[in-house]
Amino acid sequence: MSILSETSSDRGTVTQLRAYLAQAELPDDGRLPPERDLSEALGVSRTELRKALGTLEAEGQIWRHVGKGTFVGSRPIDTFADLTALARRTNPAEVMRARLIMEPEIARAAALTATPMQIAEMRACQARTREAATWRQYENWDHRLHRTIAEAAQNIPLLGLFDTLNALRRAVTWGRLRSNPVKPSPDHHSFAEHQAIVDAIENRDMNGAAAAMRTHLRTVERNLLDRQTLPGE
Amino acid sequence: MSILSETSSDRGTVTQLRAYLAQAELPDDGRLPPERDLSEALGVSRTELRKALGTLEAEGQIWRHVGKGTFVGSRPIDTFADLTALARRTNPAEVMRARLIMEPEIARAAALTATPMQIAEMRACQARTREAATWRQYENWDHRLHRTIAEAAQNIPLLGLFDTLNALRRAVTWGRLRSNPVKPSPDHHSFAEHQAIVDAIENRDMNGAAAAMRTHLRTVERNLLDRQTLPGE
DNA sequence: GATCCAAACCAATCCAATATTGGTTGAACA
DNA sequence: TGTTCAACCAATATTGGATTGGTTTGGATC
Repeated sequence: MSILSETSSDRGTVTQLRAYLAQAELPDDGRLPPERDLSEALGVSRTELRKALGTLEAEGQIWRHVGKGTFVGSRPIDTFADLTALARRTNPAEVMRARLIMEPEIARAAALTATPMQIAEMRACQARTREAATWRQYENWDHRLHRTIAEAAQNIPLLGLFDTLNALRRAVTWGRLRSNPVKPSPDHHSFAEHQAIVDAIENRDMNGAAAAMRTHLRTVERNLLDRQTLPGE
Repeated sequence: MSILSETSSDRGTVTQLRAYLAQAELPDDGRLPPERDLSEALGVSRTELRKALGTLEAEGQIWRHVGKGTFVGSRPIDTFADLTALARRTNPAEVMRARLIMEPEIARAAALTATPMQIAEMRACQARTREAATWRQYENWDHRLHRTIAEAAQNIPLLGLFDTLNALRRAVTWGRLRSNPVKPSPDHHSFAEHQAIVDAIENRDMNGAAAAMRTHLRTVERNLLDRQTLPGE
């Protein structure tokens, strides 16, 4: 017998199941009873019921998921709607790569559209990172700098994506221990790199801004991978 | 006394609190001890501590949330929750610009990492768009093509951002009616443009892929702005 | 009488333990 | 063989209790 064909009893269970679906009163979300209950209700073994459910799922009539249950209709599209779900499937290195792809282009756009006020704010953030007394403060201002650049791109959707990526970064990095010196050293690589980025933006040098941001993030990436104990930027 | 002014003891507590923040070792997430503990540690009443915390929160130094706790820094923004809020503040042109910034870079990355299977799927999608009998079908396969390219970049966070942007696109375009001819004309601009993108990816031509994607999206953008009644791609 | 404080209460949130649920395996059995 | 049943597994849901910022209250203090 071919793998695809069904035994006569299977066919019987499938039709029985179809009848049940047509008649049964299902809750709002279209969920049907757990297999254990349903098999008893229909008077068939769970094994047999599962085979029948399998055919119906192959037909697209129902969909199932462990821990959730079995539902009529088609499986909702998996559009990473959930941040935590996303965070579980990725890692810091991947997030870093994503930043490396996105942020240079954001910086490029910012070079075109940044307002004087925004540039001034970037300078301010830059100064604050230098004065930071702790890594925490440093990171706050560093993040604020990067976000100001994203704001300067004058594009709401893009800013939304930036925020999303950052939320993801926090979710993924979470639990990472910070061994650490007390504060960033005065010759920390980021200072000069930040400077280069903001300079390029101020000069309306789009390619320069993108390149500077890329350089910066590459350094951050290297630090992240080499000595994971240190915050990267 | 004005509502805004502080008593002398309040001022004292605020400075005491500032000192504490500067000196204290905070956990990774910047959370500070619960009010009940902190008030005892600082030797002030909870009422007074709360007033001081209120001042600091007004200054933007900290943020608080019931059940969560009190944290230093600025309140995080959760983008996923309010996609609709995001959609309300933007418009199709801005979303298009965001795509124009993101997708070429995604295509560039895809040129480097796409698997033969993924390239085959791109070809399949491409063929399906040509055979589409309705605009709806066309759009389905077009979207699938673009998403396959995003998948080919082999980067979960990036794919998440792509999905987010697409969800946003749907939310913004929503309600826009599609007048339109019954189906895409056989010489629709996208066919050749899609071809160029997939070709470049197959040839591992990163710059070519990015350029082809940019060209494609520019055409889409032009169509979107000119005759908004037609679906762009 | 006006403040201030401690305690109690409230609702949102977190957290850990427990229960469900689809998926899988293996032994018993026909 | 092929079926059934029970046990187990991992993902998810659910539940109850503990935390935590926010609010109210009654009494103490000056």
